[in-house]
Amino acid sequence: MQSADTRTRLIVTAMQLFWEKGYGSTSVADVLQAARVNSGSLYHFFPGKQDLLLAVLDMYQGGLRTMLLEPAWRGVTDPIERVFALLARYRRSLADTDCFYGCPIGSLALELHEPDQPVRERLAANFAAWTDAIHQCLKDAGSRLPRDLDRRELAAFVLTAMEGGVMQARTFRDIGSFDGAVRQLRAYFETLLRAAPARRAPRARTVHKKKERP
Amino acid sequence: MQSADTRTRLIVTAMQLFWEKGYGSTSVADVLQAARVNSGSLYHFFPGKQDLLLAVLDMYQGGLRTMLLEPAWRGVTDPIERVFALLARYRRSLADTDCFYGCPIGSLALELHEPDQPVRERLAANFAAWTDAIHQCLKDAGSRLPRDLDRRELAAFVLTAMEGGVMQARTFRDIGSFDGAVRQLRAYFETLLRAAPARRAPRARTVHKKKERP
DNA sequence: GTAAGAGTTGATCAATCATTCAAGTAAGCT
DNA sequence: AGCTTACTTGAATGATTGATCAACTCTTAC
Repeated sequence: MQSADTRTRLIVTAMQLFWEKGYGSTSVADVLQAARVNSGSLYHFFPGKQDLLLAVLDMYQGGLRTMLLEPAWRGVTDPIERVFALLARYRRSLADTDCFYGCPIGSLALELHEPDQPVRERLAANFAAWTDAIHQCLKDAGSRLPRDLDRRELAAFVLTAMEGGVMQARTFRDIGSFDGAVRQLRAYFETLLRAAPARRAPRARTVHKKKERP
Repeated sequence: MQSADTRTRLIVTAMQLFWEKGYGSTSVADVLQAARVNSGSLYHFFPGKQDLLLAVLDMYQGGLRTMLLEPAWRGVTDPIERVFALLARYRRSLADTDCFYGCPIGSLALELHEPDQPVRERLAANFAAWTDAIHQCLKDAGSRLPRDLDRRELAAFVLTAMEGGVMQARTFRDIGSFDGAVRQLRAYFETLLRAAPARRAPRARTVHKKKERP
């Protein structure tokens, strides 16, 4: 009984192929061949292709912390720097693939034009979980950021900048497009950090001066 | 001889369908039916489906000024406000369709994972033309923006914010996601506008008092 | 008037698509 | 041992895909 093995192999394979070729351009046969599984087995575990996508999206969300955040934040404790450390991870993904692959969730979100409810729900859940992580960083930044700043909205804006930057980097095949977006976001953050009320706590005085060199 | 008519009808129809359903999910038969054209006619004008896409992308770029910029900027002369007037137009497109349709170029850019050179070239050209228009606005803003600001990069960042905002609005089916992105971008712009008058000392930008009101 | 060419028609093609299913194997339980 | 359930096998299905083609109808040129 290697059921779990087969099921997982299908999901992982589909995850890879959906990332590389997109959902629509990945045929079930592609997945079957790459995973060395017969069609009957796939349809034993999943009612159809779309349910395989659901499992992939669930796996993305389930692995957000361990596969994305923790590696990105290893050795980075400053909450603001964590925001940019996460972006740096996406940069590496782009750089490592000649700007071919960006954010799989974003790609799927724009590829699927009329997604069924469960698919859209999971795409949204992935975005929400990502944004929540950034939101936590911004909350952890405490009074270094303006008190009346809408931190949830800013967190969503970080996602916005990342996705938009990935899109352009891919289209122009130029990592500089992504770097430019991050640089602008950083400039925005610096104005926010600068605008935060001067602290009496000496801790807040140790605001790092950042020298950009992407 | 209604050749020009048929050809144009094919392109316009394909433009609409690619927007609604995406390129991959739009079959040639879909286009033929919607345009009331027979398959032979299509292949008389276009070598294949992809060449129809190329024509669509060319029409987008050709119509950028007349179909997008001029309507968006009617009655708006302030260069900075023009930036946000353009974003407001995308907002309407989202609002009018219950957040279904966003930017067709962005959708295609993320849908086509391994686009052939001519396709990618045209996607990039569309982005570049869009960014150029914003870049012109930023140049027109003259000294209202900091002298040492990289205006091209900021122009690209406007596109970044738009595309990322559209993506989230579509995924969450919530126009508020788009509005939030625009609001953050606006806040960034305001700090830039506020920072500009510091003419003499470009390095020591003196930000006085910051009152948040996004 | 007629030859040429541009445009149209729609049946037809092979390929690929997601999916089905009857038959088979293997492991666990009693 | 026999029964059950879980999983695998892989050929087959019907629908849909993008594309082809010979025959046809106009329009224009001479």
